[in-house]
Amino acid sequence: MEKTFSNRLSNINLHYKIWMSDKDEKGILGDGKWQILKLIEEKGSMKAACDELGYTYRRTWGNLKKIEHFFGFPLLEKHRGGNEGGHTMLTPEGKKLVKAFDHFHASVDSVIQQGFEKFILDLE
Amino acid sequence: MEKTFSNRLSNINLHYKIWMSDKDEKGILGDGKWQILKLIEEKGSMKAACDELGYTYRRTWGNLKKIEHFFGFPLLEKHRGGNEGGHTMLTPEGKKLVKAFDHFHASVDSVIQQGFEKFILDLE
DNA sequence: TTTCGATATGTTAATATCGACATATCGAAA
DNA sequence: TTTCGATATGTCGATATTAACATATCGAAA
Repeated sequence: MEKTFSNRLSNINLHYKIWMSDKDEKGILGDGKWQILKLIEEKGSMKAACDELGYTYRRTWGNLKKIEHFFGFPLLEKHRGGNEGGHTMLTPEGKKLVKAFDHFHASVDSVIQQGFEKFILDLE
Repeated sequence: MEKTFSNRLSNINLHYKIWMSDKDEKGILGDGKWQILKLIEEKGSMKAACDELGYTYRRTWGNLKKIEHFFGFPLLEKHRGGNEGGHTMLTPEGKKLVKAFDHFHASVDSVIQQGFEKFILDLE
């Protein structure tokens, strides 16, 4: 019995998610949005980032609007027009945020993983 | 500008959520369900636990069914009938799980909080 | 053996989310 | 000054998630 139980546990995947909100739980910024921000910085384009992640442009556009309203600060510098249609990049504040969150996330990752392993051991 | 930005950040709430799933991402067990399990153990009743948390009995019942299917192991010992209608308690495996998750969660809590404080500092 | 209240479960109405489609706007480069 | 492709934004149907209602079942105690 014990054996079966812990065998079952070894097939389990752990996930976690970090996000931020204001007091009204509105304007949520989580992992998915950080990812798109990072990719926009890398690609210099919203559309290119959306395509790569398989998100619709429409949806992403709405999300980014929420985020900017949430922070009350421009995180993106968008340009339209031109031969190539336009491009988008992060503002200095945007870059700062993304970088800080990257560090935060990385530091949490390892702890979570260790904790989960201990959790499994506790059950055996 | 810097000032406004970091002031804005100080109003932000951090949240996180841990959950488990099988390879199909099905049968998700997360914080909310741990909470209800704990409360059931404490109260000895599903209904009492639901009432306290403001969940509907119907919904909770469905969730618990998923959880048990997910683990493939009985976590709850349910009884119905009797003068008092019935009662529910955790099996030994259920108690073990809840306790182990409590430890896990507690250990992660502090790290997350510290990390978030550092995150904020990184932005100032 | 009747009663009582919790467990058990189907069904359907109400929301909330998401995806898809449509269309306008912009401006640097050719 | 025409062209092109990305940004900008409305709308609406599809889908998924949640809440609400309804009703059956059980069995120890009175």
